[in-house]
Amino acid sequence: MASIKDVAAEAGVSVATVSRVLNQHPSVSQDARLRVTAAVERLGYRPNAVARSLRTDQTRTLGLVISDVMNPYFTELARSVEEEARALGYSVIIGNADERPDLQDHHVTTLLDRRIDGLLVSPTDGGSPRMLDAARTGTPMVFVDRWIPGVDVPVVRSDGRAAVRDLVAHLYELGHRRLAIIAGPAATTTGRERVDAFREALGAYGLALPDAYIGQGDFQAASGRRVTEGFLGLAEPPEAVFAADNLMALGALDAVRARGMRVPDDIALAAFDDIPWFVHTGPPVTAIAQPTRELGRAAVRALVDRIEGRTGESVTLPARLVVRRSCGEAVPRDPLPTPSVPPVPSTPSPVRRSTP
Amino acid sequence: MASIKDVAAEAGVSVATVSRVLNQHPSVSQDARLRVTAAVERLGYRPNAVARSLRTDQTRTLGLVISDVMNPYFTELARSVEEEARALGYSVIIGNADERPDLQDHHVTTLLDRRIDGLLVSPTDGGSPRMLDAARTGTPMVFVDRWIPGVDVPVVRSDGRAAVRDLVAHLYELGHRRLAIIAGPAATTTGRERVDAFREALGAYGLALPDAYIGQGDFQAASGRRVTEGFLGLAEPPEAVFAADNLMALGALDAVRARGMRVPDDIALAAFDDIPWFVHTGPPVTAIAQPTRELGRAAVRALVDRIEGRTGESVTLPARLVVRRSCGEAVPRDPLPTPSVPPVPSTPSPVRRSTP
DNA sequence: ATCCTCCGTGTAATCGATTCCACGAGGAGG
DNA sequence: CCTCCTCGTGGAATCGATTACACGGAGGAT
Repeated sequence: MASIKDVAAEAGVSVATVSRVLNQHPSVSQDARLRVTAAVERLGYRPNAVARSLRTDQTRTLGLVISDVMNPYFTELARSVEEEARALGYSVIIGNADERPDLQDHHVTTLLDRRIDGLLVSPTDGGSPRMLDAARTGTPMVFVDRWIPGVDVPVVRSDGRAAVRDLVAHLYELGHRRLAIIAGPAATTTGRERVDAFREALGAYGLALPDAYIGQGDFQAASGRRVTEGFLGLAEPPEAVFAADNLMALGALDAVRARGMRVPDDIALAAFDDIPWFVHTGPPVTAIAQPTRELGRAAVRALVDRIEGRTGESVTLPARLVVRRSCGEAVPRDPLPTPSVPPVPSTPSPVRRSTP
Repeated sequence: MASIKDVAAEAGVSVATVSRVLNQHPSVSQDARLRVTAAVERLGYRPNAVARSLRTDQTRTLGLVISDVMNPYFTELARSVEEEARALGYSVIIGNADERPDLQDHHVTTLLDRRIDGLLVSPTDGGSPRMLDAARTGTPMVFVDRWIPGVDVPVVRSDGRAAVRDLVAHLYELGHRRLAIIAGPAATTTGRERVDAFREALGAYGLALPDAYIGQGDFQAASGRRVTEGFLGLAEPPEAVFAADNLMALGALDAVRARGMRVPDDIALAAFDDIPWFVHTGPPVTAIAQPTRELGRAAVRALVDRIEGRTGESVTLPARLVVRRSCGEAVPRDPLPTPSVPPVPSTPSPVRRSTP
């Protein structure tokens, strides 16, 4: 592969001049510029990003460590991150932790070894020493979706509290009183928060959340199935189940079906994280939608701000309830209208379409 | 961040010795080795992968350019590619082309600029000059899923011909005679092949595939919807629709629902590419399942073989039909039973479960 | 005519590793 | 006791870029 030396020889100039042309440095004569670009063209030369990075100490690359690629929520997040990063002139390297702390650590380590300019993480646990260390020693970093309390890193996430309240109101309205939740891992902030928000919302209706109605899941489908089977086996099973993510809702659907029961006739189901497929499940699933694309964009912007010496603040965007049919048929047509869509802010709207 | 020089100083040896310890070179005294590892520990030193790559001319990184991350089929493929690569000591950088040739070219270019050791591509089109050039000049490369005819690069893919025959037999059995297809882009091999296989299978039953029953899609949901609306508007609409990928099937489901019709009562639906969600759609969708994980593994192995100087051959794996309910109820219970779920095998098996 | 700028260019140092080569010490063999 | 290996080690070149610095020539001011 041709190097800058070959180009210099071909153009009859020094490597310094070639470099200057490549980096649009002003003090290069028109003549030299032309000769160099011609030589570049002729040789099909492309600068070696590795060498450039070594010298400039920047890779123009962002690392993104997500909890689970197979989860459509994270897939969409990854996509919007890459999009925004590309727009700002950065590449993204994705690491999939698969909800495993050891894998998360592996990816953080390799990304750091490659000297990425900044790191976007949705932590699976409390954080490995390596990651905490990187955060402390000043590697530009931003948490997205989940975060680690006590670590001084901006967080870009969405707040589901209001949406969870709307959901509980919706369930109450439909006559459900025994409400259960399939929780995410307690090691994650989202795992804990969603349970808290749910309990709080129940409290507002004078409803309790007994321990038997809190099933411990791990954000993966299999756990949703297992927990739901447990609920269904109870002497007094819940009338409605709220899954803390979409994959566990899928597992719940499985469990209900396996038992020959039906949603919502026999049991109601709702999920955190809305995804296109929920429109087409039998029945369509009521879910809490996060402004995923906006989260991705905001996270990248905050990270790039940090990298380039600007401030880079935390951002919290509201989630919203999308009512479908999995909690029971909406009585006639009025009683509890779908909460109105929040006002559209400045640029790209956080509103998510509920149909693909 | 500490460099090899700092470690050398700390350990009281030369950088050469440190490097030798790091690379487990045999001729280092026990004493020096201990001192170096201690220094590494104390400083929290990690070798700079950028510098190492520059010197050794290898990055131990694979590039993967896929057509669309939001398509669960490709997500799963990406996941298995990363898994196998990691097992072999390589990292993976994913580029999402979003079915856009310009984006594909962008990613191929950046990956090449980063001097990845090898490239895995599922081409969106006939290939940009840059990609063709890389293939010709010896960059290790392997096509996965889709390929470009006439380019001398191994191909890892699955053959759906037999499964498509099984599908047509299934549809015929259920009494459907007017069969239509939502095709993928003609620029892709899979786009063309699936139509050909379908037509051929129809021929075996004395059925024709009129032009009106071939809808041109682009592997994205919106096109599936558009094409299906067209079919439904025909004076004599088809009795069954075969979508050439899962996203277009989703669009088809949309279109049918929007028209107030039902699957399979009013129209039958089947898809290429099976995904976990198809179990939970209303109704569950009959699909052709590719051995996705195996494809990813095989592709990585072939590519790494090439990189490390071994041969690295093409691989073709069979796809298989998974019957569910979207083409009509399997008559009573015997004639053509749903293929039983295969027993869960030990570890990697080419068999794909039809339920998550 | 002389001096000072400014502009375009080249030389060489540098980034952080790997690795070839040379060198000194110590042991074995004659 | 001398020679020859072997082994452990360090010096220095190298990978492909960027960039500080020096330098020569052209042009303007005096």
